[in-house]
Amino acid sequence: MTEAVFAQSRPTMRDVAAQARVSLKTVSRVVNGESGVSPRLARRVLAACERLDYRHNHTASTLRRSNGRSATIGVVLEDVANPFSSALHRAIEDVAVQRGVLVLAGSSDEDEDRELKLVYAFASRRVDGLIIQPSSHDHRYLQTERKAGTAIVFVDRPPRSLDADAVVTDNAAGVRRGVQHLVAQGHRRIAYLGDTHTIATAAERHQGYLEELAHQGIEPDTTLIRLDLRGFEKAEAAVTELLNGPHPPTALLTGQNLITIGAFRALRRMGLHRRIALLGFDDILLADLLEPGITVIAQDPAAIGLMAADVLFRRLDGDRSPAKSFTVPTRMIQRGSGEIRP
Amino acid sequence: MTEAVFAQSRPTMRDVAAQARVSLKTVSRVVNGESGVSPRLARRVLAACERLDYRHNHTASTLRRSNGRSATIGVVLEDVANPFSSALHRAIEDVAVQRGVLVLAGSSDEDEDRELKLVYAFASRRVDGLIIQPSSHDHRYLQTERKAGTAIVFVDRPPRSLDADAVVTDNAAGVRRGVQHLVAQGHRRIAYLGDTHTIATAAERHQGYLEELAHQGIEPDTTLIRLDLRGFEKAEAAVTELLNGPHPPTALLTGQNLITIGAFRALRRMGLHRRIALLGFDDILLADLLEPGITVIAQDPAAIGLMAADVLFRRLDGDRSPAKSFTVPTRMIQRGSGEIRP
DNA sequence: ATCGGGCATGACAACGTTGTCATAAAGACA
DNA sequence: TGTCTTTATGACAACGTTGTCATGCCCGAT
Repeated sequence: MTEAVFAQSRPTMRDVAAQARVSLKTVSRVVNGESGVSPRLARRVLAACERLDYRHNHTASTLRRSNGRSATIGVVLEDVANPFSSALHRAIEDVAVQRGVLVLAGSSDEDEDRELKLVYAFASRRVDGLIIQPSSHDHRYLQTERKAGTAIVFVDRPPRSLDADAVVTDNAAGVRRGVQHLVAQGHRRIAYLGDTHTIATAAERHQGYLEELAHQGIEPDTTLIRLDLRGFEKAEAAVTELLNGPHPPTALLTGQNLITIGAFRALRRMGLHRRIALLGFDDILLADLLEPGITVIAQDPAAIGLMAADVLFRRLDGDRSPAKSFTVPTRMIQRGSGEIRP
Repeated sequence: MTEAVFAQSRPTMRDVAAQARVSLKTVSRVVNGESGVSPRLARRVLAACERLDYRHNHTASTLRRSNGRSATIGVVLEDVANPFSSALHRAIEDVAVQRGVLVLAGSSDEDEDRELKLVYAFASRRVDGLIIQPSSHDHRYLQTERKAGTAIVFVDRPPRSLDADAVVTDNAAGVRRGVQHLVAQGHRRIAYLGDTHTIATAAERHQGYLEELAHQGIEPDTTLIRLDLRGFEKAEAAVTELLNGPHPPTALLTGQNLITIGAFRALRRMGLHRRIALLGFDDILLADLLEPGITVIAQDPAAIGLMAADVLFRRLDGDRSPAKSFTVPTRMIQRGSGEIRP
């Protein structure tokens, strides 16, 4: 009956046991819904829990239990606030809640070191699994966690030097589909604007562009290729430069969200948004309300997240089959900008 | 030297101690960076940690330590994937990482029951603090957690029936500023389209609209007020109906993101987007690329999140001053749609 | 009356860590 | 040289929980 003013410490099972005049173990049994407790005692225990506002201590329970599962997973995203990453996050959460599993989330900001620190912080909380949208280029540092039984699934980008499951977009195929579409509209001078080439997805997209050009029998013009564009300002500048050049393209294929926005800005500023075709990789919110609407090769982050979480929990359920890479297809959404003819 | 194929259990401090031929306690001291360990033993311990890939078990540590802090906080958002919520999330994370604190995040989907379940799940993991964007209307259920020493801060919406800190947008002032702006352009027939009236922020915005009309000496026309519009389809329909009515408005003030988008869609479809003024509450990604650009009263989720996290950690640092409510101002961003004259 | 089996309950140890205290060794001082 | 202080190290208990095992009871079969 002590009544501290602040930071009254939480009641434990021992307190509940005393209140209900039963043993500690009986409280444990009731709280965990185990069978073999007489209804009379069970009622007493539940009443005591109620009266004391008992909250089960899941961390202490994890420590003692034989399987040692924390019912928590860690998710490392590029940035929890970026639309692609947060859609992944939400899909993962949706699968996790169904199993009563909580999600620790963190942003790596495309920085290897932050990724590492997050993973170690998660590991020291003994998460059951990790879903990682990787920024780093060598994932051997995860071997220790894997050996300890932590399930690991990569999303958006494949693992390197580590044998683990992955769920990724079919980047090359998506871009090839985009190039096909532009060629079908009559374009031959198709510029490619890409993200930092060390990012695996960016490299695949660039590769897809080159492959499809070759497949269509179009000689690639290196003056039409601009890589390593970080942020929309760089993209805007690059597009401006391209279009002011001696042999401007008739269509632009942009390899990432912000690059698409930068390109659109440049086109608008130069009054060319109805003359030059624009096809972006990755969908953009409200792209349908722009004039013209922006045609995109859309990824499906929700599907990726869902599948990644599924794979993760299958592993936690004991699936020991060899690591596998799953590919999620893209979808072209025609809105006008990609249907402009030269 | 045992070499299990799967789920080798993690080495403990005991294993490290054996490997380094020191006591458990000495390992603990080294791992926690305590002073009073000779360099010779410290080296041996660190070498053993390295060799065994020892990972500190933060949960066991929390259980034993006197302060009992888990270095984890829980964040309940409306939806981790919605831009406003995820911006909050990111700002909170940025403050948390600086203190080595991890963030558990979950989505309530505007559902009281999900909010409750999340809070209980967080509490059973013994989070040090909670940041809640509330969906529920009665927060007395949190009293137990507060008494147990869990710091609680509300964001975006104030607490009800609970004495706790809050960081909210100045909704009424923002909307009043918007009405002023429209009146200054010569509008008198200003429609208001609002979200579910039971949401605290929606009610405040509606209130601000009525107050400023009164202040401007404009008799409110109830046919121009539409509330409880969930999702952009409903907003689009409502706007269409309003503009086809006998006495259409000359300006629209929309009380939420999706409503603004729905209104813009309707205006575009009717070809009225250059004739009817539109002013939205809450900023929209890419609103500046639309034609016309959409004028908005922008909230500042990053500032709200930052402040909320600051307040939370101040409480965890021992601040026992009375609970306080902080108000974050809005900012009007003129982009064209709000500057259309009647 | 005795025994065996099933069931409800509890005593106790243990999970991996840190707080408390004891002890041994080394140095300081008269 | 003996005593006192300081410093490094370790033994042990405890955090809140669950796994293991023992105990005591009741009931039906011998």
